[in-house]
Amino acid sequence: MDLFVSKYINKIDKKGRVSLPSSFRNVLPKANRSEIILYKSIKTPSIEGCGVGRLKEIAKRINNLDFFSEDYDDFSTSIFSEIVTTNIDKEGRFLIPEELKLYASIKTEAAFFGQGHYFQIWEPQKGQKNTEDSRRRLLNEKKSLRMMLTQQKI
Amino acid sequence: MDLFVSKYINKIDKKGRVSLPSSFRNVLPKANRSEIILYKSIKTPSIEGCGVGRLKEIAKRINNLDFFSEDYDDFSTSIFSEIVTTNIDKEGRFLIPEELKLYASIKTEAAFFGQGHYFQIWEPQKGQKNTEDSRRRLLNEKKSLRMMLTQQKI
DNA sequence: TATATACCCATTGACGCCCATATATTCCCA
DNA sequence: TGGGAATATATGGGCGTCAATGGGTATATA
Repeated sequence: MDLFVSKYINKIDKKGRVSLPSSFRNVLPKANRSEIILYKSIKTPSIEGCGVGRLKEIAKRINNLDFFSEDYDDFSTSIFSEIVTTNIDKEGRFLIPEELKLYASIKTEAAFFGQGHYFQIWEPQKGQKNTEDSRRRLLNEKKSLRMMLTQQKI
Repeated sequence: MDLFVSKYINKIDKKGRVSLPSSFRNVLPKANRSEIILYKSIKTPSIEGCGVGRLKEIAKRINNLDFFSEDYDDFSTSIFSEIVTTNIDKEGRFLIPEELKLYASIKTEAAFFGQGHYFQIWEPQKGQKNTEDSRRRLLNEKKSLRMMLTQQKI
């Protein structure tokens, strides 16, 4: 499986370390399994993460923008300076930077939610509530969209 | 990681030395880790920096501008003639020239912002504000552009 | 000689690496 | 197919190394 799926809740130890779920580690390319990138989710109080390959792809695209435009600066500032890389130790653990923990209200436990090509890290309670809210919105408000997804052969 | 990523705030000591963040040093090619180039950012009151190798890329970008335009002269003058090289000592520290510190209002602390293939050095407060402004512009005004970067599978 | 810069050494705290353990999962074989 | 062994995962902790920082001294350059 090369997608981040399912949900896991892991503990943060005294040193601030937390295990990246094993199934998530296996999604990372064997070459780059010792590093991931983390950044603040734009829409929710959570942290998003993925392998470094995704970042390199974004870098390539930004590099194609007009070098002297304001857009170029806005993107590179918002993306590169807000992203942090963090190393994964031999046991599969990593450190969540303090600023990101604050942003997501994470203290002693971290809830990992697979999101396909990336994953989210939530304070467990908030993550649970977000899941319920998402599902409710999907059921109540997006029938047409849902049909589009389910009526076709996929 | 071969990109300048994330943000760091380091102190400037009595002698004017400041540590280039370790992760930035590692972006520089092993051959040329004892020298970087610095120049005034054209669009913001900040200093931009990168490895010496990046000079060729900058030259190429400028060369792609209309040769007979005023911009061409302006850019090549503003950038090339203002570039300074500075040495990195064995502890990974370097000196920011006085003129550049003035330009960026930097006094006792320097905020390093990763920008992919280069980095910026800001007075911490101003850098923080710039980040917020960039993000706001990106969220409010550039939806289509943003989608180009983020909506596709990468 | 005066000022600036490079080199060397020291300190502190953070982080990476190693080892250990408990629980869970998989595997193997009778 | 059941049970026990081997393996993997999540977690805890010791300790060495490195990064950031401070300061003394040598060297250089004018």
